[in-house]
Amino acid sequence: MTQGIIQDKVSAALTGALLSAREKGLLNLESLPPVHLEAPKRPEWGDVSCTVAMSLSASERKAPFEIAQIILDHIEHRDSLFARAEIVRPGFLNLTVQPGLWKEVLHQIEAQGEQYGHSQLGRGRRVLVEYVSANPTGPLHVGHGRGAAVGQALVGLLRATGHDVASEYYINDAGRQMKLLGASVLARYRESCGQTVSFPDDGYQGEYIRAVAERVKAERGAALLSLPVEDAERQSREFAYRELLALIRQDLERFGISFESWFSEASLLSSGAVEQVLAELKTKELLFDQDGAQWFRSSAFGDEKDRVVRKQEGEYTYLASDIAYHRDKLRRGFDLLVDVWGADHHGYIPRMQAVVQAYGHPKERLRVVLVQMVNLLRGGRKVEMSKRAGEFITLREVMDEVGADAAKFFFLMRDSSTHLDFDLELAKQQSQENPVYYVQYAHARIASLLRVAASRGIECPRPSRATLELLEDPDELALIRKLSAFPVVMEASAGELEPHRMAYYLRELAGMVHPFYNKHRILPPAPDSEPSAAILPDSAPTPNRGTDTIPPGLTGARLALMWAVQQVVRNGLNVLGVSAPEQM
RNA sequence: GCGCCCGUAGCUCAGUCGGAUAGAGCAUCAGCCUUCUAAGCUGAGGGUCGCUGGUUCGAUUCCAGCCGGGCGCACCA
Repeated sequence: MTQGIIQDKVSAALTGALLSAREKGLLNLESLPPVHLEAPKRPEWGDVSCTVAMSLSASERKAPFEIAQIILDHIEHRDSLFARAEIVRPGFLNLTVQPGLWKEVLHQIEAQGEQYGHSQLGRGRRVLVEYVSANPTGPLHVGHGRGAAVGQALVGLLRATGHDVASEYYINDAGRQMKLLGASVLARYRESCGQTVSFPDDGYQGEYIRAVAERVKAERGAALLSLPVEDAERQSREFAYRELLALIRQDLERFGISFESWFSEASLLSSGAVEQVLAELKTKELLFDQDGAQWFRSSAFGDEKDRVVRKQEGEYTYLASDIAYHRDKLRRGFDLLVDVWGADHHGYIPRMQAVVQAYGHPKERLRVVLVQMVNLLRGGRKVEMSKRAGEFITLREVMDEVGADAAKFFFLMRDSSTHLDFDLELAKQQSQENPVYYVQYAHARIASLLRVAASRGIECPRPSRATLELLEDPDELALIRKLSAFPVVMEASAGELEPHRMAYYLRELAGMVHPFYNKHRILPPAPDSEPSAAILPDSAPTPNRGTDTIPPGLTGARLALMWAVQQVVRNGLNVLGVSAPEQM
């Protein structure tokens, strides 16, 4: 784990100080505490602060202030590392790093480029991220969109932190829902052929079902009418399944999402995998018969009760194939399974973790990321949706209206486990109210800056070629400090499986870029826009940012800084699956 | 009734090893474009961090109990 390249140095120096104080017998330190640094809220508290002295106070039986003083006294090369080091009130150690050291951050960004922020934290651990997995019974809706955005971001984050990641879509192409789909399409088909039929009770009501039925008719004419009902229903089902799955694939592709693999539930049943897995559980004595049904003893692993895997009528439940599915995932050798589910499935977690444990793995091997509902708004007013009545806003409609990037970023802005208000009007607005454009604009703006510089023949040096010592303004140093936090955010965001942290970071970074751009001149004024000094009266007001002159060295240093900022914004948007435009 | 999630500014939300005077965006109000992209910037107001106890040097953060909201508690998926 890194705390940032400079913070790591500081942390090491403080640890070193603790060790040498222990050698001298000034501190006991039975175990060496981790030296955790934090970014102070107020500038006068320095660049980094450390609370280790306070947390040691109890075990060392010394006043925090005294411990802090001991640490301070034992830092090697203190003056070359810190411009200021002071102890505040209870025992805060407030440190200001020598300004020159921060330039290492820019060198690191230059050296690592697209890899900046990436790490080997995952040590090649194999992870399978399963997401979307919507039933192929209709088009994807906004909720699926959020799951898709979250899943894709998780894949990106885990890859960036050194995991060996695969992504998969589980197709629920078996069972009751599929049967209903077939029956629904067949009913519409018959209607279309002029028959009066009663529509299945829980059938799929959406308009798209009629559309599928129309295509069946276009392809097969009235042929299905003369078939036995089961055959007609099966053919309708298979037809609809193909059509709807293709639709889902198209929508995902348009959303910029692809999967390494698509896993069919039906294949688990036809291959005998489900039977096999139940037989395995039987030998483990985790399966038993009761009331004519077959049960999985999930309560043995902390689930609140046992669960039926085969109904009285002999049919398998959804859980049965899900056990087989997760058994299959484990058998494929993944070290970690990440499932992205709708939050309404949260009650399902204990039983799936029971499955994992039944196969001898710690339950942590399965981590479930819950994605809460999306409230769709339009201009602040709720858009009513009813899946039952088949009325819902599809992901496609949202993409048509606001674009894939905006939709994704909105989905990722908040903790996935909380309800999300998604205002279509807001997401569509290309204005300051829209966080997507705010971040993308930071990237595009720098791109523009670099373009203008190039067109004027101004050199845009990389950090290694720039005079970075000239970057000493607090705003410049603050920006660099923010850049140094990027790898930390990446690791935390990936480790907690919380993409919104990265989205927030990018919002914050952009929130520093725009003010900086406005406040500080980077390029010299354009030759043709420079007002002639001769015609300005002596009483002319102080030149504003536009006409300020700037030393060539500082232009170079600031361009190098901006280049690094742009790299970080791009890397961040990249892991989230959002584009980083060169111009807007 | 039991379980999980959530209660932080008018609104939507950040804040995970417990730290200093609790943050951001939007909305509101007042300003900034002959200039490197105004899809931007500057400033102002706005809070009993649901409530009550506990743990301790210190709690929005951890624990317990309440109150309020969401979801789940199927031989549906």
